[in-house]
Amino acid sequence: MDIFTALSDPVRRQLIEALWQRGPLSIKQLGEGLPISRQAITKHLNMLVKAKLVNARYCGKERIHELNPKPMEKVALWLQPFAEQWDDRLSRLKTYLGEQHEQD
Amino acid sequence: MDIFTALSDPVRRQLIEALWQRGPLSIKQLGEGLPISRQAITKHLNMLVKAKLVNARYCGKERIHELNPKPMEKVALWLQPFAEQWDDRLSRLKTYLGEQHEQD
DNA sequence: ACCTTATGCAACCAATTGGTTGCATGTCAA
DNA sequence: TTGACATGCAACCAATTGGTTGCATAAGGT
Repeated sequence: MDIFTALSDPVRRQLIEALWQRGPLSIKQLGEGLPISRQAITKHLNMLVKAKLVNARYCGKERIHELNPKPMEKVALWLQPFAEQWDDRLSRLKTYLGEQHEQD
Repeated sequence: MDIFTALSDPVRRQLIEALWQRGPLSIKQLGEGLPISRQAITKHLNMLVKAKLVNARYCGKERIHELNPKPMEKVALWLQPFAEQWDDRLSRLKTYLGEQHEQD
C-alpha cells in the first residue's frame, strides 16, 4: 500500500503515534483506548504492515507491532519543495543541509 | 476535507505539482496531460479546494486555480517527531531551529 | 445572431474503505 | 485437560471514491 494512503486515516495515525510513544505493542493493547472493534484495528495494522510502516512478529499468542518510520521519509521529501512558502528560514536551512549531504 | 486525505491520491498530488511548477491554471490546462476525463479532474480540484490547498477564482469562462501550500505544514509538523529516526543530523538541526523559533 | 469553448450538474457504476459479527484456532495457565 | 485469552478468517454491510457519460449553461470570438 502507498505510504500517503496509509497515513490518510486518523485511526492509523493514532496507531502510529501509540507505537511511537509506547513502543512495541500487541493488537489488544493497541485497541484498548479506541472505540472500534479489535478486527477493525487488525485491518488497519495489516495495512500499516503492507506499507512497511510497521513490523509484526509473533511472540507466543501475541502479535507484537513495532514502528518503522523510515517510509515516512518519502512523504517528507515530497513535502519539502513546498515548505519554502510557509517558513523561509526553515527551508534555507534544509537546503543548506541538503548541500552538506551531497558533499559527503 | 482532511489534508492527509487530500494528499493521498496520486492524481491530486500531480495537480498540486503542476500548479507549483507552472503557476495558476484552468481546469482544461490541468487536465491536458492526464489520461482521465475533465470531470474527474474537476472532482479532484474541488476536493483540493475543500482542503484549502487550492484557491479557485473565475476569470471569464475559466476557473483559475492557484496553489496554497500552507495547509501542508500540518502534515510536515505531524511528520517531524518521527524524522529523528531516519536522519539524525537533520533532526538535530530542526530541533535547534525549533528552539530558535521559540525564542523569537 | 451563431458557433465554439470552458465549465457545471446529475446520474450512474465498479471497486474500495471502514466498520461489523460469528466462528475457528493456537497458546498459556491452573 | 480444561478454560480463558489473543488472534485469524470470512461474510456481510453502508458509505465513499474515482471514474464515466449526457446534457445544460455561460462567455467570447466572428
